[in-house]
Amino acid sequence: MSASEPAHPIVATIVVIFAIIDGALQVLLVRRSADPDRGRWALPGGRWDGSATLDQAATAKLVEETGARDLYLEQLFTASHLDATQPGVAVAYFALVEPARVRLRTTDEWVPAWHRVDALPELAFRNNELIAHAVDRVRAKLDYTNIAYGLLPDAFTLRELQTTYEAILGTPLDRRNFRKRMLATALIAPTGDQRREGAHRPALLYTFTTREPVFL
Amino acid sequence: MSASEPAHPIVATIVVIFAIIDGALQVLLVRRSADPDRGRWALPGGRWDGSATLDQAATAKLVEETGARDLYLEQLFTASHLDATQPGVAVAYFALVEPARVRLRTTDEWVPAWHRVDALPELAFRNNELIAHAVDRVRAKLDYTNIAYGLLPDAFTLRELQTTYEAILGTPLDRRNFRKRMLATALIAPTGDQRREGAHRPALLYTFTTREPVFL
DNA sequence: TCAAAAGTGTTCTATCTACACCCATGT
DNA sequence: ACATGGGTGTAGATAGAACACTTTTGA
Repeated sequence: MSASEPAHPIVATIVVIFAIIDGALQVLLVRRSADPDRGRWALPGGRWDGSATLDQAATAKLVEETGARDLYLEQLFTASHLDATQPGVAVAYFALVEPARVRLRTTDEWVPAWHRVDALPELAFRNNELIAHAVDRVRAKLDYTNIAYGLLPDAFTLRELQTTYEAILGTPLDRRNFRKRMLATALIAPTGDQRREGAHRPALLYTFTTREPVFL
Repeated sequence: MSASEPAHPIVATIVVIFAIIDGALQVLLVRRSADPDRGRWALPGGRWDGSATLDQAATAKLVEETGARDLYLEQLFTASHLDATQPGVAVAYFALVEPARVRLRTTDEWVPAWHRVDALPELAFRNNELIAHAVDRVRAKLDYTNIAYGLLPDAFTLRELQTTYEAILGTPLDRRNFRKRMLATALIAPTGDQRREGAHRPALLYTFTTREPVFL
């Protein structure tokens, strides 16, 4: 830990962006445009230049990739030496986004794409572990927070909420118990509207009572 | 996030070192030996030079301050711009140590000292918030992990374990329920020995079945 | 024999789990 | 009228909370 000569490691931010697409939890990946591992799928990220806070830098990266604002973003952890070719730290975040509000970049040479977390290719650096870590965190927080608001539109049916939970947890849930538990939390409230979509009884629409993180 | 000129922010590690002393949760502080805030109490830490992983650097800092090895250490989070005078990130860790195994530095100009977390002075940078965050994390993990092993000697009585929990949580616990819950987890096991210390029935001694982190 | 902490069980309550039927709608 | 998903309640099991007395020891 001697500072005989000043240390100038690289600082980078990385964002694990999750969305529920086709009923499955998916993560946004880009192809690397530089060595090492050029052309390989990896998590979006970039160097941090110190001009803004880390949270702001991660938010900017998220907006750059998705065009969406006001989404859920949380710091995950910080890893060192992800890139073995030079010393540095990578501050990883994860985000939960609603796919309807997302417009992916298409102008680039390497177009970003969604990948199911249960069928990922081999990624650059140690990104596979990092995503697994992020999935664990989201699963755990689903139980005692309202972070699912990041994944859903303003109004949604209880069925949609349940499908979201099931996609993240990877297990089916009992419909009546799920409904009871959700309504008991007071995290969601009926909007008063319904949605008709098919030859069956219309579903009541609900909304999150707050779009700020709440712990139970 | 353009890298037109290379960014070289400073990377530092900070360690929040906890111990139970005099029945209270206390944290190890040092007096800053450099500006800004020279002479003010602050958390121990130092610049990271990239020669080892962050975990190794934090472990080294912990050993430097306490002389103790094989203790519980976990990454907390990473903050940017703690020091307003220059861009940089600080990777914060927290550690749980057993006071009996600790030998504080005494050679230095600024001697480190323990401070109760419920009566802290105003610290340099944003260290007060950081400690509050660390306390929250420890409290939460106490419920579903065995991290208390970091705070206790190899053999301990159930009363000592309970006192440790109460010091961290800040609330009294029912003795019989606490005992039942602890023994039900199988995280601890009786050593077979007893400890006599006073005009009353001797207490059975217990030990943690493992000194690796376990989640319930 | 007394004081002081260790050790032990049961009852009550709240929470979670499992499970089956009626309702509103479109075709 | 029928097929489809939406909506509801109850009984049993499990886990947590409250609570008082007996045991072992040193003085």
